[in-house]
Amino acid sequence: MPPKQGRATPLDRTAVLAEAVVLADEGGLAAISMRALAARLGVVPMALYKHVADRADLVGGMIDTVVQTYPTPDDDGWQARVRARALAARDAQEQHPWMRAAIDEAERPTLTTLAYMDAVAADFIDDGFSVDLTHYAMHALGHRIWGYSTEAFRSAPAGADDEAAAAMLAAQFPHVASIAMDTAMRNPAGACDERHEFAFGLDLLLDAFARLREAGWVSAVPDASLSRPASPST
Amino acid sequence: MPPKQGRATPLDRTAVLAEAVVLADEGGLAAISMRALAARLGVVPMALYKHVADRADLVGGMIDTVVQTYPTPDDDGWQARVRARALAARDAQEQHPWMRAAIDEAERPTLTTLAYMDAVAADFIDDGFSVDLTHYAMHALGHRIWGYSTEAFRSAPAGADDEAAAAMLAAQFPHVASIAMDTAMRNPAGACDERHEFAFGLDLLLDAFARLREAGWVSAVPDASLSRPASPST
DNA sequence: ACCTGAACACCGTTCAAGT
DNA sequence: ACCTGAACACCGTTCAAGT
Repeated sequence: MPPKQGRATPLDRTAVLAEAVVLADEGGLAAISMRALAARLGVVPMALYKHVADRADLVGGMIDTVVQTYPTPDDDGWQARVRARALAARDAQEQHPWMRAAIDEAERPTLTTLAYMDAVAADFIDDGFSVDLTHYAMHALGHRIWGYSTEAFRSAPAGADDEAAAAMLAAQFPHVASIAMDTAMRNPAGACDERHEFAFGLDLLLDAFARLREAGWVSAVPDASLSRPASPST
Repeated sequence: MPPKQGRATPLDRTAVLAEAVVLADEGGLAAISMRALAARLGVVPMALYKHVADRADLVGGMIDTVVQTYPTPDDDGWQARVRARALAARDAQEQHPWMRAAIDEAERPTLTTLAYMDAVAADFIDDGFSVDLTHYAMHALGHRIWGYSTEAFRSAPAGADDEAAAAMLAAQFPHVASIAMDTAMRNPAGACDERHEFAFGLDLLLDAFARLREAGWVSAVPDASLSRPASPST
């Protein structure tokens, strides 16, 4: 083992962030603590504060580290470009499942994430989309731009482990059960093809954007049917 | 002050969850700790463990408490019903902003959340949608079903506080800046109408689902252009 | 310039004990 | 049946000190 006098090579921000990404890949965002990360780096917890401002800065830097690897598409046309970006981001995110929670935890974009959003906006605008429609399209894309559409729950509920309990749940929630059965029938593995489903929703939105653009869509004042009721009850 | 002998009325699970919802409404999910919640209830932390199994069970119970208030739509037709559900959920969620993080933190659905998803699935299936298309439609709706579409960042980046810094950012990220300017021009308040944008994306998806249904859509094996490249590099 | 040590004010959760 | 007290193994972060 190396002598315990500090470290072989002095730390820098890049090394701290790289090790944090590895640690999160292994144990999720919950495994990221200043103390655990410091231990991995063979350093006392407070040494990290020379390289990151605090935990929020650490997590922001981890996001940046991954977003910087998102490739720039060489496709022509907004649709192919945005599609390639979202799918590439989704693939990168599959290797770093903590990204979803990290982006939710971060409250403000960094310069790196802003640059990424600017690049997505450029794909629309530089291809002739109005700024107005680009704005709305990006809102509609939501987290799909970052590579995922944040499904609410990925696994079965607790207590569906034995067959009897599963049958009771199926009787209680027949529509959900019929979806699960239909999926099992169509796919021998019995599982969703998440990538396919992701692309399905993505393409629906992209096709809709194309139609709106053709029709010269302009954002409108919300109509009355959309307004919140004046009083919550009655 | 009341005498400190336990409490005036004994705790039960409903009272614990109700106080937790109030505490989270005030301080966000970060304010929810067993110790802080116990203090609010005038009780020692460990007393809570008689009513909730652990912190995950507490957060799950909080989600259930809110989801139970989501109204059942009385509209006819799948589109009006799903639309009403998603918008009502969105309004409820505006009062409980911690719901987004809580649902992300929860890994498995509870019976209450399963029942809600079953009701959404029923809106499609009972109106003649195939189970297959219902499945894909619900994936495409993603978190919109829960009342929101999880925007990545809501606020400006750090360091955009003075005018000079803001101008520098605008020059650096011109497409994002043009969206912000366009919005400011169209809306005197300079802010997004989040509810309107939410409905925009929602309606795009709903209209697309209607068209697919009409066309007799059936899920297909992913085509080659969708497959992940065999090797990540080269 | 970079790292350390002690300290402060927090966490969730277990266990054995009280009433 | 419900609540308590002490304890254990953790957190992020500040401050003053070391090399």
